[in-house]
Amino acid sequence: MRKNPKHTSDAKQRLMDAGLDLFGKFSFDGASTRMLTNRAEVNLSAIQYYFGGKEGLYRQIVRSIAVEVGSLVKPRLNEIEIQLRENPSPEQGIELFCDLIDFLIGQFLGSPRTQKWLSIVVREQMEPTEAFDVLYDGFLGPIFDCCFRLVSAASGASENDPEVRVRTYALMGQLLTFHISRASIRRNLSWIDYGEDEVKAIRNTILGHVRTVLHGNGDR
Amino acid sequence: MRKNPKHTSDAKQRLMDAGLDLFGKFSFDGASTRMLTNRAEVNLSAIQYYFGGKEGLYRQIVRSIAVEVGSLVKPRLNEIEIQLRENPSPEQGIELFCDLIDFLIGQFLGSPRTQKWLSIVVREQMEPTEAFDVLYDGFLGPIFDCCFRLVSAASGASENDPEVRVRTYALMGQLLTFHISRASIRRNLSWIDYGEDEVKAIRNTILGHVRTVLHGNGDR
DNA sequence: CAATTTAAAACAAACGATTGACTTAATCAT
DNA sequence: ATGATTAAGTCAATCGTTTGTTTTAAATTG
Repeated sequence: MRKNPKHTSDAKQRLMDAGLDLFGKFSFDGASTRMLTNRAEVNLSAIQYYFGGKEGLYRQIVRSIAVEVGSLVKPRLNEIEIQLRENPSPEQGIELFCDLIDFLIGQFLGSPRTQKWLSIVVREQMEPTEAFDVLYDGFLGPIFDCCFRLVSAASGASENDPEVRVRTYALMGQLLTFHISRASIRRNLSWIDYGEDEVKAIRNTILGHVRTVLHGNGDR
Repeated sequence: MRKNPKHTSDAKQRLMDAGLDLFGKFSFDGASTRMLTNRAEVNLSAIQYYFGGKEGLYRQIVRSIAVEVGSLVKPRLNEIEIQLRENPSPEQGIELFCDLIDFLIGQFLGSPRTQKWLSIVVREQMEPTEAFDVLYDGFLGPIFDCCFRLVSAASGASENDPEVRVRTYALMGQLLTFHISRASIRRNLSWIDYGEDEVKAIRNTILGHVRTVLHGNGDR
């Protein structure tokens, strides 16, 4: 119908930005519609107008996270998938896994924008709503599937082996802590935030662990 | 005031049990006073009567977590502290650290009661209120301080070395994931819950990682 | 009876949602 | 081009509900 959408506004995007911030900080119940519209500097009824309600806004934000993170991560996963088809050696598998972790650390600990996503993702992990499926299908599942295959390639065991999967979760858990335990870490290391140096320190440590573990995985 | 304590009710305890469940599941804002009193099967006004309000109930619950977990964990930490005074070898440091992790896994992944605590603790970690200080002083701080010393003993570096602390957080992060990522893990491993076998598998993997990492910590 | 708990009703404030008036911009018949 | 029409977007006012809290009265206990 509309040929020239010149008349369209940015209220929609402003609400989604505000929601990403406030839902992340205060959770769904903790962020009220008035909070959201004040932060976005839009009228109270804009939420109903654009998203059909508070829940619709939340769903839309989660969907956009899934799409954005998915398209950020999937090209990298596809590259790895291709290299996995050529039956890489354990050594090569380890390095591919380390590259991926390196990439994920850079994306999710370094950048302030992707940090905001994580709070919502973690909340959905702890107490899943229907939104969790969107996140899982969008990028959580693909990332973990790829990790399983990489750890499998590095260790020789099947990617369906529960041991491989538990090992993968444990290794990936090293990343998660640095997002969740920010409050503790600030105290213990007197870091104000994760700057370039801090991310580098975290990256070195985690990659060191991953290499050590996967190289010596036969010693149990 | 109260002459005969036999007359005292269990309404107080029932409210705290309900709060532990519901605050953990739905967060502070998500759990309403009516939810809480219905679950506890007490009158609505009991929250004000016993705790001075919803926030008072939350504070009391957090305080009780801090005390209970603290008294559960501190004897173990003190034992370790004593053994640390005798300048243990790196090998001994590693085994002490593994014993502690083993203990923590058993307590926090195995037992359903302690699982409930973790949700509240994680929430406070991600977005700290004043309650975080109570938890930190009660057990989070002591646990991490002890872990720092153990990793220091295992690696030779100072316990104040940022590298030791980052390494410690990374290693401990392996535990945290298995609480937070329950939803993902259920899908990937088709585990219904963490039974005896599942905890054993997690324990073996994590302890294997810790030993491998701390034994080969010079290879970077 | 007197002191202490419970039960139910009522409270103001905040919640998410809805309404209808209003402005702005694109469309179309003349 | 002009003026009427329609659609898109904004806004203040207000809706009915639920929130946490308070009040009032009845019940229970020693």
